[in-house]
Amino acid sequence: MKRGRDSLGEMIGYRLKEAQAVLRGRMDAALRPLGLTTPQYACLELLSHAPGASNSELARSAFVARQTMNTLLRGLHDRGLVDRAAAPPSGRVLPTVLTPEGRRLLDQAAASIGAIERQMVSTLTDEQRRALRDALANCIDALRD
Amino acid sequence: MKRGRDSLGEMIGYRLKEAQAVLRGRMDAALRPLGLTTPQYACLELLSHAPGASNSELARSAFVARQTMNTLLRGLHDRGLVDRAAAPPSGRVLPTVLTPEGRRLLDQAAASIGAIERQMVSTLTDEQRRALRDALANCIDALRD
DNA sequence: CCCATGTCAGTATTACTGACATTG
DNA sequence: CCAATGTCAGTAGTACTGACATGG
Repeated sequence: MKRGRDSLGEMIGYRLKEAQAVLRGRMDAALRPLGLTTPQYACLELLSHAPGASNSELARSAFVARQTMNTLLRGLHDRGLVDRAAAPPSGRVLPTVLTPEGRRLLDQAAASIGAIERQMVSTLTDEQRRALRDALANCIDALRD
Repeated sequence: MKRGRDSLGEMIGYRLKEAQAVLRGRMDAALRPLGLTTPQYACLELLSHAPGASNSELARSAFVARQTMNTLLRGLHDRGLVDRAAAPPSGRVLPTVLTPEGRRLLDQAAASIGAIERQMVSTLTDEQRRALRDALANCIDALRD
């Protein structure tokens, strides 16, 4: 009995993994000179879009457990890239923000990463880019039931 | 000065990461009852498509260093899921194949994973699936220069 | 000589689960 | 009581770099 190998769905799963792996490799290489890893960069980027986010919020946005994000955040804090409120303004939530230094480093990193992302989609038309973005969003939604 | 945040390229990079993360989460959950991790499953799947592949070949296909694949392979070997030649037939290459047990476990795993992959693309038309696959392939090519 | 391979060694980061106190 | 949060602790699996021997 055939298992349906070589189906489109399977091919897409593999391509997804491949694309992510290649992109991640390029990002790692670009970030290394700055002393950042890809997860750390992602965290800084999230914080720039959502200043004052809590640890748990960041974890959900980055698709990791809150304990994992806590570790990441502590590393960034020790390096003076982020600042966490000393006392919770409400509940147990400790809002986190970028420090000026963190903002500077993020700006540097974002320039390199942006170039890589532009290169990634450089052979696609605007229409194809929209279709790709939407198709990925549909796949994500379909996997969350 | 604007950094070009919220551009299509950046959105696609994030969606790519998100899709991969959600897919990986679903795969991890489906494989856990079988005692397999996603990288281990990927390795078995590669071996079923390329019986007798060498460690370095598998590493390239899985986008990891050959040392990493070596670790994975040893774990699978210790569990009797793969079989490696005792002596190199030529050069230093040690061909690896699935054992009957490895094949059985892979068959079980592939059924679960296949269902997840089908679910992932369930809302896309055939045309959209082809476009997605091709767009991803283009992105991958564009990142390798 | 050069290159790819397999492998040993060491290390780091990420990421998980379990557990607990605290706050609303 | 319950849900969410932050955090401590422990662990696992992945992944890397460096180094070295070997075979073609």
